[in-house]
Amino acid sequence: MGEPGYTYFGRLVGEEGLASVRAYANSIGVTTTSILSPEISDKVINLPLSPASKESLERWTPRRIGRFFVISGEKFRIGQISAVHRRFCRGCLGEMKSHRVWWDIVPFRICPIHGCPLEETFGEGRHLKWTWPHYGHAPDGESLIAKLPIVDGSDLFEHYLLQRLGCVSGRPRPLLDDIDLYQVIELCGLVGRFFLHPWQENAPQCEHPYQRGFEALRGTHQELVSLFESWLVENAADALKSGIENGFGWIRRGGRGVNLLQKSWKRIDLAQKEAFARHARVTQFRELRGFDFKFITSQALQKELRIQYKLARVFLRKRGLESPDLKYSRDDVEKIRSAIDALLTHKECAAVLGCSKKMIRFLVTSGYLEGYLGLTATSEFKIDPDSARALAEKIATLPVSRKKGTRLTIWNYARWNDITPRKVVKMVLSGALQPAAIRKDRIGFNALRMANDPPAAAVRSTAREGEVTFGRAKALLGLRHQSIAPLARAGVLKIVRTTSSLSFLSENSVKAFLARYVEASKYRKELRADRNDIADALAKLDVPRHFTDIDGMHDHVVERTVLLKALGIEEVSTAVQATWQTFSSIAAEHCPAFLLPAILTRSEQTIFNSTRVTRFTAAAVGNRIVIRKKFNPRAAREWRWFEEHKAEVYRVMPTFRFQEVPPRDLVLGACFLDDKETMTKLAKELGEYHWLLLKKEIR
DNA sequence: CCACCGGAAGTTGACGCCTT
DNA sequence: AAGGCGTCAACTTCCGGTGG
Repeated sequence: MGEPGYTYFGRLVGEEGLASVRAYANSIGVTTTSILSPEISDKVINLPLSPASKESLERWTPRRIGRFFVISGEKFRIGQISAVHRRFCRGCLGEMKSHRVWWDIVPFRICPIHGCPLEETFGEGRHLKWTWPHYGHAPDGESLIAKLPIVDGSDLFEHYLLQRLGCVSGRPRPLLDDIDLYQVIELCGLVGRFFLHPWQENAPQCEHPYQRGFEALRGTHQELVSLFESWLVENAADALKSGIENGFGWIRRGGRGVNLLQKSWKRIDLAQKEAFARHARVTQFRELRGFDFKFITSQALQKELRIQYKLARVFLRKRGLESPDLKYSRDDVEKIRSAIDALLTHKECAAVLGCSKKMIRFLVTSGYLEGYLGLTATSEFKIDPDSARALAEKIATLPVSRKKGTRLTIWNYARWNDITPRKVVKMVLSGALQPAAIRKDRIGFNALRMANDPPAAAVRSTAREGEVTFGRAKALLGLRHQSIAPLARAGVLKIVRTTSSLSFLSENSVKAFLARYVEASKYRKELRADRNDIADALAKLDVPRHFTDIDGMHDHVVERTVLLKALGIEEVSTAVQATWQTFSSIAAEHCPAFLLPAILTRSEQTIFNSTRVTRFTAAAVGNRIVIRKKFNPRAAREWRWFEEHKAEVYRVMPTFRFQEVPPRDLVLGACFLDDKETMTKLAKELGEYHWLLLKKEIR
């Protein structure tokens, strides 16, 4: 069994006592120099032989078909068959002195029947030429026959070859049985070479990898997967996460295996992918989607966490969460997710710091907060909560100046002083600006209270406590400005301090004057007198005018109670007066730029702001106090300005409920000071309006 | 038996295209 | 962008054939 035509031919030659097969072949017209030439085999098959012998020869003689040899129905590549040097197993020759064609299969190294390696030399390393016609002994007479025990070689690669050739029976090999034998040899060679070496980029050279390859491929698919898996763990830990091609090294380079081995490669391919998927992420295995990949790529991470990876790297790196090869395990993903979740959003951070959301971005970019981009779908920063807490703590423990004066939130402080909130924040945090106090019941920046000097542009006053300037006294008393100086000279109003250019009146003397006297033209309507008839009207009522003898005094100053009595006017009740006092103190905090009359009357009194651009009126109506505002085209300067900024005016003073009065071309608004809430609201609106005037540059 | 030749297979670096 | 896959080109290696 297994004897091919060419050696059968040789045997015949030998039996005839000739010494060279080639010489004999030449003598019968066969001129080949290659034993595998079909000429010899054809000659043999045409000999008169028994059908059984003929069948056997036909089966075991390699026949060239295209690029293959076919033996016993199995295909071999040309290079897989070589008969140049004759190889043999002494045990087999001992059983029958004939050649076995499988000894000519190049990777066939061990006789699976006797368990011994094939031999190819005799004497001192000489090769048996194919022309040597004898099989039992060598040309030097050495016997090539041995009595060897038969072993169980079913684990051998060679055994499987014999199994496929139909010589022996063996177990089914699910990964190999359905592919051509030449592919089995190639696969075993390739896979064997792979398993015999650690990770390598380039293909290693290897003597005889077939046995190892067969050991890998003789089992089931799952067994192969496990082999690949343990190989990966042992040899490719470093290369594991950067793609399957890199993970397995040379064997998958450039898709080579796929090209060279085509269909038979597919099973290796799948097993490798399955094994790889257990330890790494492979992006492209569409057909293997069911696998639970251990790692995902940065792009997949980006998608899953809805982040912008490129930007997010800063954060990941800082937290030591960035994988150097950009692959992330489930664990990594969850760690990153919780790290991101632990961060504050703009809104949350704004709540911690008591400021607007917009301010957060500024605080991050100027280094007061630790914030990161790319961790949200939008371009918002996410903020490290520790840094936010640290900043909140810093704000809460800022040194305070305890400075007296109006106290404003830093936001209002910024507005009053025409500074952007950011600048104020920066000044406060850098220590350039000290808050006057910090409220314990407020959070972050909202807790800061700044001492506010009245805006320089609005009120220029160098008056100290208890002092009143001439201008302020004039406004408070409702006198003409020419009258103040004479009254002061006469000692009615007391000068407490004099600088080179200014004199200051004592506040007490002004208040005392205010409490007792009033300028009579305020009651012009009640007196039914014209501007020039005030003195006559007073004389008729027998109301005495005071300070008439003071030179330069132009006002008609009378005692308030005397005048009101003479006119039959009810005094404003003390309750209303108290309400007015309440409003005055609220106004001093929220709209210090307005000078309010000290005593409320039933007739309208003007409330000017410090720049005297705008005026409101205040009056008692019954038990209520009403503040009115009139926009009048005849007050041309304010009217022009008002027309330009109508919308803003309406916006900052909603409480006045302004109404246009078309026939008179006026805009009127009014508000009753019924409760503290309204007072505060109104005072704030007055302040806003004053600010608006300054901001829009009307002075 | 040997030097040389040519074909086939095998290696390797490089590149491009495609999908996700 | 990362990764998978296919291809190219240049080169080496192996092997048998060829002619001397």
